[in-house]
Amino acid sequence: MQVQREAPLSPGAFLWRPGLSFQGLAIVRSGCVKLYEESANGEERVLQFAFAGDLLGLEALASQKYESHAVALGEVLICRLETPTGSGDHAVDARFYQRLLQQASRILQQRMRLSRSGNPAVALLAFLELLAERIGRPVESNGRRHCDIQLPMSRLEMGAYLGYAEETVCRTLLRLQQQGRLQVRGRRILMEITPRSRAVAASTEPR
Amino acid sequence: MQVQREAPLSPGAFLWRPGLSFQGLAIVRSGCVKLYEESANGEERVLQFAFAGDLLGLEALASQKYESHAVALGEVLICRLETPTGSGDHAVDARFYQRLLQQASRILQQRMRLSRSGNPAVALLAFLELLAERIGRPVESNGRRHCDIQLPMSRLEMGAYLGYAEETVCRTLLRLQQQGRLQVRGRRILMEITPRSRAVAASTEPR
DNA sequence: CGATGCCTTGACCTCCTTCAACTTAAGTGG
DNA sequence: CCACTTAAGTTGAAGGAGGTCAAGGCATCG
Repeated sequence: MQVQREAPLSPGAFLWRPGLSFQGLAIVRSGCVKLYEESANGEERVLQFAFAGDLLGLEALASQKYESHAVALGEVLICRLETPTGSGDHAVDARFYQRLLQQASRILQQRMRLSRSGNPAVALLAFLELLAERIGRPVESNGRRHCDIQLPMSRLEMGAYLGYAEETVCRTLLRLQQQGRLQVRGRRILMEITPRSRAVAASTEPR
Repeated sequence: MQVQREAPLSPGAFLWRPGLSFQGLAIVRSGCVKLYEESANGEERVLQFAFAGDLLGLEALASQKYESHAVALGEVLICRLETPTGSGDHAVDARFYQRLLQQASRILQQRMRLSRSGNPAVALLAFLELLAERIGRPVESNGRRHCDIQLPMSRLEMGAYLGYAEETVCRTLLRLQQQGRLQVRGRRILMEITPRSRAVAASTEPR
């Protein structure tokens, strides 16, 4: 697959802004990229948090226009994918597209099940478990397996993503901690890794 | 593109159920297919309403397993796409994949912006405007351009899709009617086609 | 004609939003 | 090194939007 590295992005740097014409697909190598759009009243709605390995920009491929903001949270490394020109080896192109489709499928599957569950505690836990899988570091303490997550985003941003107010995120985190489901210290979160963390995969089983 | 027709599906017929292994991509020729999953407490969450022209099953391509229910609402015609075996002409395959990616991009773009807006009136209007584009019939009355929509789904299903209760959908429709934004007669809805209907495209403009 | 879904409407109550004040943490310059 | 500034996080109180429960209306279908 044709890949091209790029200079690292510093915190707050934009990959693209709405209206900019499509620049090709990219993949996050490290760090976190936030995709968001601004509603009429100036509030921001987070569409996606992209982490290492995530494909970026697929949603702009069809229209050839970006419709969202993409900003780096912290240091970010990305690499761009060179789209086949069609003049090259078709066999290679086919393999390239096939892998992209696989990625697209995975993204779509994730977005399908990602929607508001009515309960902020459930939504937040699901979100954190997803983060645990992506950026969590396993930690052994007291013979128990925990996961150490360093949040790259603020409470406000989590809320803007999940569809809740900043304060609700705060209070929900507090409640989850009081229930012993996790430990919060600022942007550092410790949570147990349950077999349920792979609940997404488990739900695949026939009933 | 390799296409194969299939016998029509009668109302309530299932295209697939969770756990079934992937059967290839399909395209809706006519009618409406509802994708949903059941939560632990037996409630249903609608993931997608697919209409004529919509690609079906992409989210199952990566895992080769369906994780949702797909059921026909009313009479439905579909055709299946034969995935390239890899043994054929690679140039043809590349074109095939390229078109699929375009579709994937469009789907993803739609799903990105389709998320809860906090306000059921806004969410419902956005949903109806999308339906108007897909299954609405333009009607001329009193010199004004209206759009006639025949809803294929119940209020409950609309709610399960948008994340609201059945009653909220009812009341919101009523309020929208009282505001003169649309006319409701059971599953028949009349609404004006505003240039705003393409608000999605409009938001592409640079600021 | 009763039965079954679907739709509608009302009343109540919970939970989340909003507003506001305060705390904490991280820079920044004297 | 410490005041000052600014952003992020936390906590409380009040109000309202939407969920839930319940009852009734209105179709279609046997």
